[in-house]
Amino acid sequence: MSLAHVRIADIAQHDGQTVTLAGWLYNLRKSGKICFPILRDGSGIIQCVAVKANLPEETFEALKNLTQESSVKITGKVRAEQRATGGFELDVESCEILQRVPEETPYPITPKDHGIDFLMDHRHLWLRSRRQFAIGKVRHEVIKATRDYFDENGFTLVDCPIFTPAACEGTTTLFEVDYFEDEKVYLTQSGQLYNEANAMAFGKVYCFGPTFRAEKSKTRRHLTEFWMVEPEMAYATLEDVKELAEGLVCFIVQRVLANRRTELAILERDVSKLEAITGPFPRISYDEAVKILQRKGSEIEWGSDFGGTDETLLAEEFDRPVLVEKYPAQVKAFYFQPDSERPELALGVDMLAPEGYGEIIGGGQRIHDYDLLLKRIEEHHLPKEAFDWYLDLRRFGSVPHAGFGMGIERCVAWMCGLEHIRETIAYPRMLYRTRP
RNA sequence: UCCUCGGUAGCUCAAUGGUAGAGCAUUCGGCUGUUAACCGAAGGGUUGUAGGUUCGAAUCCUACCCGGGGAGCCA
Repeated sequence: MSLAHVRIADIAQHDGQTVTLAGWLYNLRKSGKICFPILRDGSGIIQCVAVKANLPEETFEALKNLTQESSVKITGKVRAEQRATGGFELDVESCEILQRVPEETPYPITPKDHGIDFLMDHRHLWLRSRRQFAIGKVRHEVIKATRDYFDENGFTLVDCPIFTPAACEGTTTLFEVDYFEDEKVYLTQSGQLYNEANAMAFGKVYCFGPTFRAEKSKTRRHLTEFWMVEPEMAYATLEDVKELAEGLVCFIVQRVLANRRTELAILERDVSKLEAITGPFPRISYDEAVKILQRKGSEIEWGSDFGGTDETLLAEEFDRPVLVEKYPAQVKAFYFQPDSERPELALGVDMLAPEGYGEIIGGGQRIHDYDLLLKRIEEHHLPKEAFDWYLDLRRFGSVPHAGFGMGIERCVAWMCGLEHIRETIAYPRMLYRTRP
């Protein structure tokens, strides 16, 4: 693709040349007979220099009176400049204003402080700011790395439906869709059941898409709509899942460190924390986790699941993600394969990110025996008819299989070192926020 | 859903029962190296909504609405 204009990100290749940049006015500083329009173009930010003596009167006046976020094409000469943050400046020769933001309705997001409510109301504009831009780039890198990792390791992308007739876990956390005749349909909360079918067809598969949870969760690590990548492998066990999860996370961290240093710097991320993320990750059992938590003062009892505080307490024991495995079957979903030595345990594993970012991965080995799966469906009072096709997978060449799900937003929040998950997605959907 | 804090100028905040104010933004003026530029001036208010207490309410009380933080919930 070639464009008539140069991207700011590529400006170093054009030192000394006259180029045209197409972007938006990020900020403007002026001082009588010289002014400094700061231009943003979606690839980077550069300071332009307009000197009154070197320009036609109307060009200088137009630039000097430009308003924030007006769209403008600026032509000028690229010059290496020690004083500039990006290392280059543009000496303005001419400009073309596409749309000038009127003074009466100025751009609402000024370079000064704003509260979160105001910023969220203006999310469609907030995305233009430097920090949100950096987060968006890291998110893109995380997703690209995730896809590359699976693609390069023999996985096939087979996406799963978003409208689903049956619940994985009961219906209380599902969004009901009132449209289809004859049956109730819900927005998916996981592609896993379909993934299992796909794995029997393709061997190793993954799906990647939005998932929906109707949980009344109001915390810094929950979204109502979030994106999840879910691999599933035939002829695989809990051990394979742990290995795959560790490999994926290391790969993502390396990619982000390799390609997004600039963005991490904008976010003031302590990169040494990410540089420490190398395999092997510590692996502990649920039993050991409970002992650690009790020693640290948690009131957790064996048999219950970890709360957010427990996850943080546990994670702070380690400087890299920790894998916690073999949970009591009672806290896990119906489809987990039981441990052969201790059937009260489920062959599930969670990966807890360091620095309090919580569970980023959850998965495990699935039940492959028909009779056991049917028993579990009945024990959980799930409608057997809805799982007929799922049970088919245990009738026709059933094999041990395993997989996991990774929440993209939690992973991005961790990479970026964010306080709140709401900044990791362009338009977050939360309990009390659905606009813009 | 519960606990907790908050809602005052476009934005971020101050005013602790007695004349509603500052910084930024906007407008006008000044400045040839600014880095959230700076200096001077101007305009800008039904203090979330409704009711109550009081001589007098942004301030105290009640209800509701909206939001922040936390909890619970949560492959």
